[in-house]
Order: sequence, then C-alpha cells, then structure tokens
Amino acid sequence: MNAKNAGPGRPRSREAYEAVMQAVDTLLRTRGYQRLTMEAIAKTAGVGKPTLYRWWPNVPSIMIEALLRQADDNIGLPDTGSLRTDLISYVSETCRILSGPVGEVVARLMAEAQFDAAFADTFRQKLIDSRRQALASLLRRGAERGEIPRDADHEWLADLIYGPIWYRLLNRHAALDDAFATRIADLLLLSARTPAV
Amino acid sequence: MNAKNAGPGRPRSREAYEAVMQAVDTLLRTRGYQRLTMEAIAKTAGVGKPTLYRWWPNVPSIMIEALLRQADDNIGLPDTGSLRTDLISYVSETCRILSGPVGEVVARLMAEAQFDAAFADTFRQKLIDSRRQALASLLRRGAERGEIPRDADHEWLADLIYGPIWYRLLNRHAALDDAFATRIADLLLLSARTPAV
Amino acid sequence: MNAKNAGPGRPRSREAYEAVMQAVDTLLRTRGYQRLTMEAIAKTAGVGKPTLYRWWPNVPSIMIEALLRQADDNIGLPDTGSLRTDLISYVSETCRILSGPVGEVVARLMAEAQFDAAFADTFRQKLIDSRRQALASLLRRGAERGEIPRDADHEWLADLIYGPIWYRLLNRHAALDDAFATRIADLLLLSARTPAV
Amino acid sequence: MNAKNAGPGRPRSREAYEAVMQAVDTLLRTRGYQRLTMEAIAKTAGVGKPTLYRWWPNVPSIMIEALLRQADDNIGLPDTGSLRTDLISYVSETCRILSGPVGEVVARLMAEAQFDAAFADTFRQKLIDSRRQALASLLRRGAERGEIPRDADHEWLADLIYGPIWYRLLNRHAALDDAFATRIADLLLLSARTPAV
DNA sequence: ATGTAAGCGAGACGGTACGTCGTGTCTTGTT
DNA sequence: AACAAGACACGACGTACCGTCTCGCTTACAT
Repeated sequence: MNAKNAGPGRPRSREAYEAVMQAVDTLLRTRGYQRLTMEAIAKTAGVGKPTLYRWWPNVPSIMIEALLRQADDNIGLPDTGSLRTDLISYVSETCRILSGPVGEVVARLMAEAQFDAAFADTFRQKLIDSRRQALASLLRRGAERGEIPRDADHEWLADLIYGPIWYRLLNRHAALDDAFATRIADLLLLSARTPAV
Repeated sequence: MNAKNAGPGRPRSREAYEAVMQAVDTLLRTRGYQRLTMEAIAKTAGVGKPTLYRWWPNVPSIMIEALLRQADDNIGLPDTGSLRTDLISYVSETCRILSGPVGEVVARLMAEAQFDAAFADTFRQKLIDSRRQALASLLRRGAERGEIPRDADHEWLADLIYGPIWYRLLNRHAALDDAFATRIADLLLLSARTPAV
Repeated sequence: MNAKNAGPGRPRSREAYEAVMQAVDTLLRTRGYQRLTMEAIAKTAGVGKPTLYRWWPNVPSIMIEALLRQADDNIGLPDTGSLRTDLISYVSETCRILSGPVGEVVARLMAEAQFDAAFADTFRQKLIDSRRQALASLLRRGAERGEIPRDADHEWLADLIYGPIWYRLLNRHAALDDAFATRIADLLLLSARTPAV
Repeated sequence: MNAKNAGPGRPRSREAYEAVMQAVDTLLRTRGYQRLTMEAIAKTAGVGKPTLYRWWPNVPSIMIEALLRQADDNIGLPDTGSLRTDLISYVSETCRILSGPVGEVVARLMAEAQFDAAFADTFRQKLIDSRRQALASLLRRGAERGEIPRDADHEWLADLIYGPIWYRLLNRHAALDDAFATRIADLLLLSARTPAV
C-alpha cells in the first residue's frame, strides 16, 4: 500500500484498498481483461474514480500490485544441495505458475510495458529483475559449491533461461512443461561450464 | 492487398491503399504509437473510416501489413558454406534490424497479440513462424553438411535462439549487439551437438 | 435544428434531435432543473454525449432551443385598434405565460446568462430582443394612430415594461397578475405621453 | 459572524473568518467567478473545508457575507429636503455602485437565487428587501412633506424603480447612468402623483 | 451504351472509457 | 470543540476513439 501515515489529514482507507484489490480479481475472473477498466474497478470496488487515480496512474499499475499481493508467497528458492536439482525445481515451478492464470496476467503486463515507459520501469523492477536476482542467488550458491565457474556471466545465463520461457509464454507455440524446464536448466549448466559460450 | 478483382463494381482503389500505408509510416514517425488510431490513419490518409474497416479489422493488422511491405526485402538467408558463419550472420542481421525502429514496431505487435487472439494468429504466422522456418532452413543445410546431427530438435533450437532475442527486445535490459548474436549462435551449436540438451 | 444538409457525409439525424428535445421536457418535468445535465439528457434521449456536444455547447443552449420550439406559437401580437387595449392584452398574456412553468425555465436561463457570456448573447437575442421588438411593433402602430408621440423612446419604454416584469419573475415577491399588467401598461402610456419622462 | 461563544471547546477562529473573507476578494479579483469554489476558497484561505461548511452552506452565502461586509458603508439615505433630489441622489448612487464590480457580484447572486431556494430567502432579505425599505423611507419622508400622496403604493413604486435597474443590470443592454437614474426618479414621481397608476 | 454493383470521401451516430473537478462528509492529530 | 489537512464516495464534465451507419459520387464490368 505504500502508506505514508505520518502527516496530518485523514489516513488512507484500508477498506478502499482491499476493495480495489478484490475488484481486480473479481473482474479478471468474471469479465476478462478487456473489461478491466478504471471505470469498472471503481464501480465494482464501490470506490470513487479519484481515489483510484490518487494511488495508481493506470490499470496495469493496479494489476501489478494485485498480482504481487497474492503472489507474495512467491516462488521460494529451492536449496537441495545440487545446482542442477535446484535449477530444475526453480524453473519448473516458474513454468507451472506461468501456465495458469497468473501467466496470462503477466503476459498482458509485459504487453502494457511496451506502450507505457513509466509503467515499464515498475514492471521490470518488480517482475523481471526480482526474478533475475533470485536466479542469480541459485547460481552464486552453485558457484560456491564449485558446480559452475565462479566467473560465470549471470546476466547472460538469466537471458538464456528467461528468454525461452517468456518467448513461449507470449507466443504460446509450445507448453511450459517440465521437459522444457529440465532442458533449459541443463542448457544453462552446459553454457556455464563451456568456456566462452 | 488481397484484391478480389473478379466481380462487378468499382475495383479497390490503389491510391487509398498506398495512402494508408504511407499514413502509418508518417504517423509512427511524427506522432508516436499511441496516436496511431484508426481515426488518425483515416484522416492522415484522406480516406474514409469505412474504407479502413472494409480492408482491415484493426490498427495492428494495418501495421503488420505496412511492416511487411517495407521489409519485404527481408533478412536474406546467408549461405557461406559454414553453419556457424551462416548463423552468426543471420542472427546478427536479425538483431541489427530489431535494434532500429522496426524493433519497436515489432515489439508493439507482439504486445497487441496479447490482447487480440485473432490478430495473434496473423502475427505468429507472418512474423514468428516465417522466421522460425528461415532458421530451420539454415539448420537443415548445416545438418546435410554434417555440422550438426540430423535429428537435432529444430523447434527447441529456434526457442533457444529467438527466446533471448525477444526477451531483450521486449525488456530492453541489454543491447542486441554482435557479441550477443555470436554467443547465441554458439549456444545453438553447443546445444545441437550435445546429446540430450 | 439549423441543419446544413448541403455537404457530403451522413446528414443530421432528426430522430436524435427530436429525442433530445423530448428528453429535456421529460427531465424538467420529472427530475427538476438541477438534474438536467448533459449526461442525463444523453441517457434519457438514448443519444451519445458527443452528439449533444456536436450541436450544443451546454445545457442552457439546449433548453433555449426546447423552449422556443414549443413556444413557437408565441405570444401573438394583439391588434384591437387601441394601443391601451393592445398593451394590456400583450402584457397580460406575457405575465400569464411567465406565471407558469415556462417562467421558471426562463428565469433559470436569465440566471445562466450571468455565468456564461457566450450563452448570454444567444439568450438576449432570442428571448429578450425579440420580445422588445414585439413591443416596439405595438408602439409603432399606436404612434401611427396618434395615441402616443411619434418620437417616444421605445427603448426606454421597453425597460419600463420589462423591468418590473423580470424583477417580479426573478424575485417572486409579488404575482404577475392582470392588475399588475394593467398598471404597467398604463404606466407606459403615462410616460410616453408626458414630455421628458 | 453569528458566533455562538457560549459552550465549551475552542472558540471560533477569527483568523479563519478573516482569511475566508479575504480569499473571496482575492479569488474574485484574480480567478473570476467561475473559480470561486468551496475548494478554492479553502485552499486560498488556508482553511479546512469542514470549517467552511461549518459556517456557510455554500458559496453564495459566503459571497453575500463578503459583499455586505465591505459594503457596510452602504448607500446612505440622502436628505436634501426635496423628494425628487433625494430620489435622484439615491438612485444615481445605486446605479453608480452597480455599474462597478459590486454589480457583477450582485447579478451573480440574483442568478444563484434562481437555483437555490434557501439561498434565495437570505438574498432577498439582505439585498432586496433592505433596499426596498430604504426607498420606502425616502417616500415616507416625501409623503410627510406632501410631495406625494400619503396613500401612494410603496410596493408598486419600488417595483417601478428597481425593476428597470435590475433589468439593465442583468441584461446589460444599456448603461446604468445618471440620465437613466433621473428618468426613473421622475417616473416614480409621475406615477405616485397620477391617480390610479 | 448503359445499368448495376461495389468502392469511395465525408461525417454523423450510439457507445465506452478516459482523466479531472467540485461537492459535501469523514477521520485523523493538534491546539 | 474548533481547527488544518486531506482522504473518501459521488457524479458530471468535456474529449478521444471505437465501429457502424447513411449520404452522394465515382468507377468499370456485364449486359
């Protein structure tokens, strides 16, 4: 909620906030994405439009907040002692989540980011970079155990993992299944262990 | 243009068609993507709105046609005799083009495809599958020369190449430069030559 | 309607126009003046808001048109052969009409004119000057018959008649009855016939 | 100010009151009437909106208070010994004041009274009846001196004076100048002295 | 050569959503 | 208890496009 309860004046209403979050869920489920307008959110939540605009500049910003709120119980970082097992577990879980309704929402958010530079910043920070850093944690742990070289290029390896995932998510030409997850994980290890690739 | 010149009646006006194509270019250059509306195209082209709707269902359909028209001199398929050189050349050229204004347009089209299932079909066929098949041609040629196994999974290898490219195109966290192109090409070869990955 | 059916393009819809006029009447009768908003007119008439704004800049402009339309059978100019009788008839009729619902509407229009200079012009032309000229016709006829001097100041006499009428209409401190009408008419004759007043 | 300083609790802040009065003047001068909103007054005066609503129900109520406050040095009642001179002086002064910025404000207040019955009562009492009674004082004095009959209808004579003044004020078709004032004054005398008119 | 069927530009139409403004009420903590 | 601050639900504003619908006017094939 990003509350700043310090100053004077009436504090932000938690009821309104919760109602908005709930309205987003309801609308996405019942009306579909196209009907997820500021107008509809306001009406469904029983909230004034100015209240919406006071706290969020547009629909995607609300969506991203709703998404993160319910996915706060994020994909946990596995720690099995083996980098390969960790990777397979992590990528599989990522794929599993993205195969469901969350995947659709996330795909739309990426799409919105193409039209709105300001939103793109938020989107990348909250949904892209956070995941890249999670992956980097796994890789660091693996490197400490000597499973991949210490100087492996984590940025490159993240592209190598997330590139195909996003590509399939957005393009829907093939499923984000476990076989795919395993293959990507092994590709990462192959690349990390091969000098210069 | 998909003309159906058979029947009676006035034939489709080439002037109107050209004016629309030009208007798209003009508007994209001067007003930016957000202002590329049916209304604006009609007014800029000096064309009636019904004429637009007679031939295209929405803005992205017009965009894709304008894009393909000027990019008909597509990325040619290199044929250097070496798969690695071919791949590097092909991927570099792809990246080079996507780094320019075409890249922006293509990214928006991918975004639109997330909101419009009908358009998504066209988009995938004309901009995604055609490229995957071009890549497959290179791979087939390389396989005939014995540079990669004959049973390499071309679908997987296409994901491996295009995934990271699209990821960087949409996300803009890193450049689509030659180093990146070379690295992807080598990754493909590495994967194709490694059993089971 | 002020139609300009000459040019190309779809002609103005008479249905929409009639629906708007009717909606104004309906709303004024059922909801009262405060609810007579552009939004409500559009919804009641089953007409798009842009259509409203295409033809009228604001609510009072629509009101004035609706008013004139139904009051096109205006206060006829009496012609009894006697200026005094003519005046009494004309002023009585004016007062009678202004005592009913039309009076309320007209009072609001005068009020609106205080807030909107552009509307004020239309208002004065269509509702004020036209009445002043009607009165002037009576006076001219009386002057020709020698009932008042030929050089009587018609502007002043109009102020003298309409001033008290408007004052009572807006202020509602006394009725616009026949006694009042007669008294005003006689006052006019007195003033017109008295040198220098 | 209508203070109710009896009970316990913090007394009404004179600073807030003065700030509001000043804000009205400032806003009327700088932003024009349309911008004279509760919101703007509160912000300009540095006063909370609830404070405004605690003491006044709406904008016109504040305006009328501000108006009376600075016009407390009202139009004094002349006493020259002659009714005609008194009347000319009084009406001229009235016209002079109404020709300036006060006239605009007063015209708007009359307009507001058309939309708000509650405000209309206050308005009539404070701005209409008080002036009618002032005029009646002059007439009474004149009657005592025998300049007009004792049984002259003061209500009618007030309509006769104030009607044309308000008409010109609201309609702006002619100036409220001294010639006009003299003419009205003489008209009153003429009417008062003519039996039955 | 001519009728007729389609395409054309213009532009009005019923809608939907936008983002903003002002209203009058409320909830804080402070004075 | 009055205050400044300011969040709130509400509702109207005027605008931008949407996709559809007449209009009257070309074309150019099929009689």
